[in-house]
Amino acid sequence: MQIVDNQVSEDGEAPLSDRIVRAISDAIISGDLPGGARLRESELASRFGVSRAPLREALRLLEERRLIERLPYSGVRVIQLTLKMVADLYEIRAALEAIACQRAAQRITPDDIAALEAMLAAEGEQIDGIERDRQRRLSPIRDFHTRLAEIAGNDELLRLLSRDLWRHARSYYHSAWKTLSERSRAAHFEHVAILEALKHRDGELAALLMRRHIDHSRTILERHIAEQDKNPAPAGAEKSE
Amino acid sequence: MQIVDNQVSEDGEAPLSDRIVRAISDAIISGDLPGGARLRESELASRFGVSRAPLREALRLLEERRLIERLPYSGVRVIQLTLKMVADLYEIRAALEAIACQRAAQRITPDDIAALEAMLAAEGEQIDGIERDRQRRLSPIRDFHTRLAEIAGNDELLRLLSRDLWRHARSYYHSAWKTLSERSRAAHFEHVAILEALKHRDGELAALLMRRHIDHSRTILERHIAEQDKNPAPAGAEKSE
DNA sequence: TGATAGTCGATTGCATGCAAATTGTCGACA
DNA sequence: TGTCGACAATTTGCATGCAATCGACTATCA
Repeated sequence: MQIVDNQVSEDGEAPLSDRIVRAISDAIISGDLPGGARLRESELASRFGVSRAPLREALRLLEERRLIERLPYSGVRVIQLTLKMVADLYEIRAALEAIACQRAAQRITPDDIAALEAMLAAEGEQIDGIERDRQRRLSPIRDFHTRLAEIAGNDELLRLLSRDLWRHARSYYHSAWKTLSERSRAAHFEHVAILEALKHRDGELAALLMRRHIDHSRTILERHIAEQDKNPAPAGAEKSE
Repeated sequence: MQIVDNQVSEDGEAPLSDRIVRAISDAIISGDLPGGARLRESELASRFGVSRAPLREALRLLEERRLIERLPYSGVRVIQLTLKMVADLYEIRAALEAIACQRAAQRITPDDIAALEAMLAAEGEQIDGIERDRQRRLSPIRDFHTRLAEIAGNDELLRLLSRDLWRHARSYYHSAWKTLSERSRAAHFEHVAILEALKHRDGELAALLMRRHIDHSRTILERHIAEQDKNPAPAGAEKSE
């Protein structure tokens, strides 16, 4: 439970409590602060080298983001993601990104298309080099979805899709099983198909493909967890309580 | 700018900062704190009779809910809703409530149907008595949508659809124009049609109707605002800057 | 022996106080 | 006269300190 070098040193400019939010948020999503862990304010304060005042502001914000839960007079607890919760989130995300596709098809420019193609090209190359560490492989995928939301031009939508809770669900998704390779490859081709639809400004098709793309991921996750429950933890599942 | 009797006295139990959140949130949505207004912490603290510590926690939370904006070292400002923002929110809500319909169709019980029918009956009666004050007429509508989200069984979805920002957008919508009567009547029949589809467990139809229902509201809002911009404020528009 | 009430420690919740930053104003100078 | 710069008042940001509350341990009684 020792986190060194998380001394809230990201930006030297932003308000302290905002930096604390970032630090704790990253710690939760990365798994350094495991789900269900009870946190004491004074402990966190000393860990991050700040006083309790900005820390409490940060905790209130993180509670609203649903990364932690507050237990009145009992501190806070890192939220414990469940399969149902992640599945619910994916269901919502499918609908939201379908909107993004629909709108993006109307507003996309040739430059946008070129940028997205470059992203997918990089994604395809990285999948070939599967031996790379997982994090690097994920980033372009996230960028593809995020870029689409930006193109859509609905600021509220972009904001919703940028929520940390989805990053968290995503990490749950990926830590759930190791054999990502075949799913990554399929996902890549789904991305390509979506972009192809966007190129033809076929918003309806793009939205449909996107909805299926995300629903597909969710289905696979649910099926995988169900199987995992039968064969409980063959190797070491990194579910440190 | 005098708010009396908002002394944060709702519950005597909940943590103080939570009650402050409620109080400020209500003040913003009701319009007592108009959009764009700059708020000073000490002023708010004395207004609500609390110290700045819990107040600041509340402000951080309200910022995350996007009811206020923080200007570092310059205090906070009540968010100014724009037509585009409200339209964007309605677009998102249409998609989310369509999901709710789809899922509700699979899970709805006879009791649920009876409860929803009762709501719509009350709604229909209230529309006949248009002379009633506006707030009372709105509540059952909101309940219909909320109840549907509950039936859907997706907790994240329910949470999203319960956000204060949507209540705020709704108040913008209704303060935008006075002649609600014909729209209310149409909306009521749209609700009836949605429920009818749900009774037949036709999720696809219910979702479609719901999407149109909300898109319709949005379209009317946009058209109305456009007209209003031509004939600037015939009566006194309650846009107190 | 089991259950219950009381007490103590620890932790959160809130108030106060001081330092850092910003905004507005005033004055000097081109 | 207009603009730039410095200063001061105000406000936010953060740290510290005290009170309220919860949980656990112990002791007492049935």
